[in-house]
Amino acid sequence: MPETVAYTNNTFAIKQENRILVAVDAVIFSVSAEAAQNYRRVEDQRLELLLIKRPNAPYEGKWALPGGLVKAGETFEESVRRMMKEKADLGNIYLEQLYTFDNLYRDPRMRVISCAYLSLIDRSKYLAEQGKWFSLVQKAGLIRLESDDEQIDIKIQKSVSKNGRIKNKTFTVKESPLAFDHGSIILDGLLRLRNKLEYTDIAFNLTKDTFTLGDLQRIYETILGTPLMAADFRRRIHNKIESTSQYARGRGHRPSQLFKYKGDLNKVP
Amino acid sequence: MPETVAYTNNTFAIKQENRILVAVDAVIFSVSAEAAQNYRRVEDQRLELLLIKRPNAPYEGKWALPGGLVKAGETFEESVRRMMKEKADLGNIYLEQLYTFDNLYRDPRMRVISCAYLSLIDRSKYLAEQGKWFSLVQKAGLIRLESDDEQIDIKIQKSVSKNGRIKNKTFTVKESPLAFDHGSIILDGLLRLRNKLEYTDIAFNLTKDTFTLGDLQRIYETILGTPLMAADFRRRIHNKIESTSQYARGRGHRPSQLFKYKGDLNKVP
DNA sequence: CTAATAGTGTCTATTAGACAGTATGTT
DNA sequence: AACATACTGTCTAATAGACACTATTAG
Repeated sequence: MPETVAYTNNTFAIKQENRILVAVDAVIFSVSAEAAQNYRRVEDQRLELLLIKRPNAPYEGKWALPGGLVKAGETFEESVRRMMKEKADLGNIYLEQLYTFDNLYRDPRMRVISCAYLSLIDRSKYLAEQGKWFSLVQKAGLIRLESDDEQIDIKIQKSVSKNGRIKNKTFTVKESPLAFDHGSIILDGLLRLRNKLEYTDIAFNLTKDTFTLGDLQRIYETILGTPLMAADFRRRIHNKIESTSQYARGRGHRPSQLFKYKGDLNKVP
Repeated sequence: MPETVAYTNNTFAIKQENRILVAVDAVIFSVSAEAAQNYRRVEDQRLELLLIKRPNAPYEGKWALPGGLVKAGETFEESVRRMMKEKADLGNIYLEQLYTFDNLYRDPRMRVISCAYLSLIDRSKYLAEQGKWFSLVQKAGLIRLESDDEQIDIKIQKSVSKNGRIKNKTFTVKESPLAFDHGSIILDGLLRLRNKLEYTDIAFNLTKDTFTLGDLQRIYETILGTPLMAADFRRRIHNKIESTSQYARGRGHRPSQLFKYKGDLNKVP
């Protein structure tokens, strides 16, 4: 432990061997609604991720997660919120610590560790001024990020690692055109999101205030990357929602009732 | 991002506002076997946690988790292994990143963040020279750490917090006689261990190479803090183990067959 | 009417919990 | 014999998956 002075004092005496910079990076997911092909069909939905283009070295011109150095006087969460500074009701945003990335050479300049955060937002409430939204699709062996004019492929490898006596199937990034180790961070964020979808109410951070069960199911399908059966899906989520008296109409099929999230404290996991 | 020089260069130019120290702390659990009360009865088992007494300020004389500052040239795992330097076959130890604690004033001297790790070991293979093992019991509203001559109570509060739109039941530390925020780190470690017990093979890091199903069940019961039914328990773990031809005998009841962990890659989660 | 989605009912296979009952060692 | 644990079988309730069926709209 350091032999240094009180926190408020400005004279530091950090040994050179302990000099490490601390950064945060944010994996910000959202769900988009693309235009429907005809009046009957419902919109295609995509899982989207916010990236920014690095303005300077290293990795100048490469796409990266929003992030930056943490200041000594701010917590990680405060730091992440500062990075996401565009206008939005950020006070009520979903934010969760993912993992701290500590590879020695993840930054070519010096030792920088990064604490990654996962954030979920309703894209329509959030204006990404500097950044760009990429839609994310997982295919065999890769995560593909697509915008209207660009396509980024993060190559993934399935492998088995051993921790102590137990073995785990893990996904590792084999090749990533993104800055730093941000390919790995994105992979981690995606897996966490997908996993938490199964046992938490996390998905409701991606919906509007009221939504149809079809909307909600499509969000689940988008993130899991697999179709679900409506009857089972409804059974599984029926105790997390409550109906409103409103209906979504105007499409060429039976109108769907609008629901809202029921934050029932007695049923919190 | 920093405007500094190459990693190998010794001249740093870290802005004062970004000066943060990075530490690691390890929550090291083990399961003990206490002497049985009579020749028939099986040993009592306890969940144990390794603590060290702080030799100097701050928190001099208080119990703390093993840990310390990370060096710029080592990863977190390397750093944790260095802290756990006592003789043991540490090469094969279970080690998992828990969470990075970033409260501004967690160290009274200056801004120090700590990345906490969870470790599980077979206590009989590990000699804790400086440290002391405390048995851990969770009671209503507290975690109690006990040694032969000391008792440490970490007071816990159940509360509901909100993250984005979803609510979570969380446990928070209300009062802790341990150094720094180590009470919170221990709570986090315990909850993670308990949780992972349900869906991973993590428990096998606490057993000997061969074990009876009674031994294994008692480890689960010890960590979960609740009795389990033998028939159900056996059903649940039967595909994770394989039998040996040996039997444990010498106690006043039917001998139990010895099993070993079957790291079946096809059934890894 | 038709295409498309909304919403319900139910059969089946699997699993979790509870518990009764049998087996076999040491003293 | 008696005690303590090892081990097995089975009934039951809850759950997950599959699928068939009905309902309702815009055009």
